[in-house]
Amino acid sequence: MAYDPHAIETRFQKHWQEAGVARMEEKGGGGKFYCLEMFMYPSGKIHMGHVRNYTIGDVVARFRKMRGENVLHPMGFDAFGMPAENAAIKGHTHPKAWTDANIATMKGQLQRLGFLYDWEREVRTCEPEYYRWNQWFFLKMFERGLCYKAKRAVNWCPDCATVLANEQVESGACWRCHNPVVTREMDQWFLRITDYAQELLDGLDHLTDWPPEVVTMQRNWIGRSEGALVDFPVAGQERKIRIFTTRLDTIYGATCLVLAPEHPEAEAVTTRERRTEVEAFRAQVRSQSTHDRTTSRDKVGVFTGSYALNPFSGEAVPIYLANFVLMEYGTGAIMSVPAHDQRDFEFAKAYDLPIRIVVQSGSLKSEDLTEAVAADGIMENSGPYDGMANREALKAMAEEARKRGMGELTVTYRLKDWGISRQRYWGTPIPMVTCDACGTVPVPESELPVLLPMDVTFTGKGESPLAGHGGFLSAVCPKCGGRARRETDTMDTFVDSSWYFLRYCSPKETEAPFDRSAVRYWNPIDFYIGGIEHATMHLIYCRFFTMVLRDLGLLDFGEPVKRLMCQGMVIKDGAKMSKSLGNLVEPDEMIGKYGADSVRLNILFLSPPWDRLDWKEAGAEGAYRFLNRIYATVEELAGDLAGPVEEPAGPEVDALRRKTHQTLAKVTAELSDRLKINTAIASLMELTNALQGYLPAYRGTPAQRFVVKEAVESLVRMLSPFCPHAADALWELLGHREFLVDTGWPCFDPVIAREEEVTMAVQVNGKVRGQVRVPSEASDEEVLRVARAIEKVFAQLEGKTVIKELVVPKRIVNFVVR
RNA sequence: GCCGAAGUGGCGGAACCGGUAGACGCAGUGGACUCAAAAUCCACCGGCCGCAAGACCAUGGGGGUUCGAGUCCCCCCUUCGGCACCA
Repeated sequence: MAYDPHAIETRFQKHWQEAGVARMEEKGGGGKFYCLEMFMYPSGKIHMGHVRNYTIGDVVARFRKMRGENVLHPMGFDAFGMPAENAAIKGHTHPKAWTDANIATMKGQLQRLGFLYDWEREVRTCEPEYYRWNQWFFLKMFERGLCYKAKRAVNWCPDCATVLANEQVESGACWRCHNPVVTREMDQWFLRITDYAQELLDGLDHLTDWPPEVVTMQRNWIGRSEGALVDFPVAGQERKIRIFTTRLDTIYGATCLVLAPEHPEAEAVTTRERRTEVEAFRAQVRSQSTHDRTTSRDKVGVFTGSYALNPFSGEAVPIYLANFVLMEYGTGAIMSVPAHDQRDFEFAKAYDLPIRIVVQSGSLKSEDLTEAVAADGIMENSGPYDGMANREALKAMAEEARKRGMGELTVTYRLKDWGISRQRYWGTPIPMVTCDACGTVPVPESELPVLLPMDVTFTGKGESPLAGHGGFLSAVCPKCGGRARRETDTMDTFVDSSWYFLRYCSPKETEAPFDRSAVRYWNPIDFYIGGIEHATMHLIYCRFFTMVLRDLGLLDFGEPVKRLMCQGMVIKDGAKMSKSLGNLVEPDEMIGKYGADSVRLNILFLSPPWDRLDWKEAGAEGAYRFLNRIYATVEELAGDLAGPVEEPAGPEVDALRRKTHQTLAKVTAELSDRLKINTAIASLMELTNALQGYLPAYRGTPAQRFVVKEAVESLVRMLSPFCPHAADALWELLGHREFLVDTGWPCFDPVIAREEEVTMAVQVNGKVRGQVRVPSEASDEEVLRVARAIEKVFAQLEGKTVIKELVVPKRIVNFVVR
């Protein structure tokens, strides 16, 4: 009978399910292994990117389980989020119905691929049993002051009168009505992630099993920067403007002070004569779409009419507002030093402000500059600091500022507090009410969850559907018992994904977000796989949550992930596979053609897990061919190999036997550590080739039976993590009854794997002139003697002086001649 | 602009510590089987010169270190990814 993947796959998927092979419990003693893939957004159908991500995880989970480790390998759904709501707006389907249908489809697709998930632990973030704990965490953070309300700019579509998420803004226009988007300040809830900025940064040093590029991205994202805060008094007023600078040493070169257009003091420093112009400028910036504002590099500003006094030199410099100064960073105000900062230089050129060199790094003249000079140098034009090295001057100036109470050294971060408010329906309601008498009041814990109502209508216009839902809106103030209005914003879905890995440990827990002992047993995650697109957001938020939960006394660890792998993108015809590009490849058709095992094998074999992968269907056929070959070989041999065999005595090691043990060594090493899965598969193919090459001489002698049986059984067992259905079917053909995932991983004998003879290249002046076959323990002298005897080598050496002879054991001989 | 990763046959890739470049697979070519085809099996498969033995050139380009460089160092080019007025 030929290899029939469909019959095999449906049969074994049923067997596995009946036997509950994926079920996992905490067991005392022995090693645990938490193998996790980023859970899935239920967008509709799975594509090759999912297949790749989850197949890698499945290989590792199955391998670990075969090795006897207690493996937790769950899957769930990141089920809240905007696409469900967009679908509702467009298509008259409820987000819940849309989500449930997609989950059903995608779960079926995952099951067809044979992934070893413990589905009893499945988590869906849109269920109240889950999201109530988002609310609970929110309240806990609120109690601790880690959660606050503030105004922040959002994308606003005036035409639809609604807030837009960044991804709903398409080159500055609304995704629905294509009218320009503006920014608007709205009250929002924030989590104080900046309190953890330093710990998040310091922790990166210990994440040695994370891809270094992810660590770098996080480091840049957090963006620690050491500088100084300096107060500039406003001439003729009592007020001071506080600026942030990393180049305090250049302060004598400041020829202007620049505030962000939204700076709270902007109005106060605007003189009556300048009011009209300043207001026009601010209005213009305000009306600018987020897109335009971030794309334009032109430096535009306006003079406020006021002057600030340089606290070091006493010099009066004009105060401007300008578009290139950001309110979100530092203090929203800078001192402008055109000679030493490129942006300031451009601004000075545009507004004809003086340019004054204060750090001399050569023989530069202020009037000759064509760009700013950031280099170190010797101070000039800087009063008492002239002649000092600029770095020394910076320290001395900081000291002076501190003494005179006009500034201090400080650290700022690019990382901002995490705004979690979303003016959306399909998310976790924020458990807060507003009471006219008491203000903003948290919903008591006992009243959780604040349920998301199901009976809502979607228009895509105006406020979130929650704001129009009377039943949801009206609440009783927990403080005074009076009438109150419920918060209608919902939470960012990154909140959901910040702790789902903890929920998997005890998914049915009703009294707490998780069972502490179960969480302690399984965590931290030993191996986490997902796309690099989550390098900053999700992977910073979940680290932050873990730290907060630790500080709340709920966890006893602060870093959630031990080893991280980011699988490479799946590319099709040179472009990223994505829904928007319409080049998605779904696995179903290919599973139909070749079976899930071939699809799995193909996607693993095509390139190393972390490299980009160019999807080519032809490879699936190659994988299918390979499985067919193994199947035919095993079928042919099964009868003859049935029954016991005896290990041959004597020192002679058969070549096939050596190959078997070498392959075992290679595959074991790859799967337990390096995870270059593509080469592990290549070595399985080599073993298959060796086995087939051996068969013509196979006569069924006891020694041969042993060697062949060992090779065949090792091959089948090693195949199991990659192609679990086919491997189990083959194992059955070989007369075994158990599932391979429940059997042990085969051991190898390094003595048998060792080569007794090696081929060494013989070089003359670095060029290969021949080869020698010598015992692997041969001495250098012996190797040289044999090497010299090669005719071609001899010819190259003749008449020349050998000045050096190098022997690299088992690899190379090199004669250096003159 | 800044930061990071990568560039190897027709293609995907291999070469883990600097040691025979091209494992394994795909595609292709020739052959066997077949009435024929598919499937399968066998052989070949970087370029160039040569009847051959053999020589030479080849890991994006250019320099360097080394007995020896795909691998290390410097400069440049290209592609991809991240950040993007961060003061």
